Amino acid sequence: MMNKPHPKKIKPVESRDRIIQAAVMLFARKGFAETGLRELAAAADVNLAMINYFFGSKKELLKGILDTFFSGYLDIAREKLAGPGDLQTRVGRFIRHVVDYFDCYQDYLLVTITELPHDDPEIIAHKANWARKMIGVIEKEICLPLARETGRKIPPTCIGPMLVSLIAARFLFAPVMEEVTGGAGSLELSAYAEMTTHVFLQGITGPDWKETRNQT
Amino acid sequence: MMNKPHPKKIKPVESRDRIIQAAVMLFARKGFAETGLRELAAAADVNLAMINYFFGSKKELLKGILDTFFSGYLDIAREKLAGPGDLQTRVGRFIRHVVDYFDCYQDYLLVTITELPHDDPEIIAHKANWARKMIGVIEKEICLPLARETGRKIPPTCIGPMLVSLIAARFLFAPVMEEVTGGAGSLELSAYAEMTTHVFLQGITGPDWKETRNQT
DNA sequence: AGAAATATTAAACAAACGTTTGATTTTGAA
DNA sequence: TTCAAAATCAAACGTTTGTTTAATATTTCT
Repeated sequence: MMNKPHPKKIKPVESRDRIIQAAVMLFARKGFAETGLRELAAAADVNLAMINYFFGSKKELLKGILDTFFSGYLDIAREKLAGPGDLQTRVGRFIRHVVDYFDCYQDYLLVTITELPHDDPEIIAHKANWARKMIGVIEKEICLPLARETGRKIPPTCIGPMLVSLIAARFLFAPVMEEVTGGAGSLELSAYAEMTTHVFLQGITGPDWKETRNQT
Repeated sequence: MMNKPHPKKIKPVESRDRIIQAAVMLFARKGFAETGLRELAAAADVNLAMINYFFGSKKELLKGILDTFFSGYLDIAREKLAGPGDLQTRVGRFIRHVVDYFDCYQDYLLVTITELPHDDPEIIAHKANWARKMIGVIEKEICLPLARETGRKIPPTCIGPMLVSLIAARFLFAPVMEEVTGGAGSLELSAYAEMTTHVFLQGITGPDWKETRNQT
């Protein structure tokens, strides 16, 4: 008698994954609170009760989605920001990979960003935990080298948000910009990565500040 | 008999404004959909029915808030981006004023950004209308001069989101970063405006691109 | 003062919410 | 085949949702 090709739990994955897939899509387009569990169950083609069966609650489902996105983002940071090369090289390859990552996980990104400022005490701890780790990497791999080379001290709590916002801008505004332009007119992805890298690097490593200042 | 100092409708303003005030605060902290009208009425210290009496519906209330924020932002753009001075001067004073504006209307900003990607058909038209006007100003005052001076053609649908995201980063991430650092460690407001201006200007007008590129 | 317009109120509406329950079906190994 | 665990299901749980209604209070103007 031949043994099964899949010895252990591969079945539940189907429904579970369909739920996550549908949830990310709906949360990104309609928002977390606007999306009802019945609507989600219908989109995932599962019974309503399956959501609480697999995830316990709606909030746990959201936390799972946030964790997936944050952990991928943090992995890229640890892998690409560290490693060989000078500041420019490392930041350059980091941004290039993050742009691809954001493009690929666009809905995850939208869910994460739109839920960012909301201060549900059950959610905010999760976000802060991930942010803390990310800030640590940025401090070590960007802020310290930058201070060593140029003497400029910019706190990582400033660099971190700036960097991610800069990269995410394209995707965050995509729905609105599509409505504005009718779909056309956006930069190609690689060109966008290139431009973002240039803006950020020139911005933090370029010639001295202060000479750009003028009156009101 | 002396005539009234305020001949027309100044009374309803009290309740109406308290509702808007409470709504902006709650929408920013809890999100639009998470905020119930009864909770909002309690926070504004008005009767539940007053909200629909003044605004017609919850969505109309949100639209009003978005309109207030967008129109203020567009006013600054028209006033500061146009006017005298070269590109650097104009962008510099624009960013300085926008940073103050975002700081002053922080809750309006959070509401606007977190509701940005959600594609409620009743809301998206409003956002696109404002975005269209803003894109027009940026095209005329930034993209065209930039192309004339440096030959670089960056679409306004790319510059616009990038610029606002860069400036808004500090405020969008503020709730999370406070939890991370415990409140301390953020740049002063004027220093933040200065740095943002430098990053953006160096980024789009600085030395040639392409030399920052390296391998994976 | 009286009439008209505007504000405010308590109460109720149907609909939708997230969650739970208990029974039934499907599954994987003994 | 048998048995226990996992998955699926329909139905109902009690709240809460946004909105409406109709009556009352207040203001405004003639």
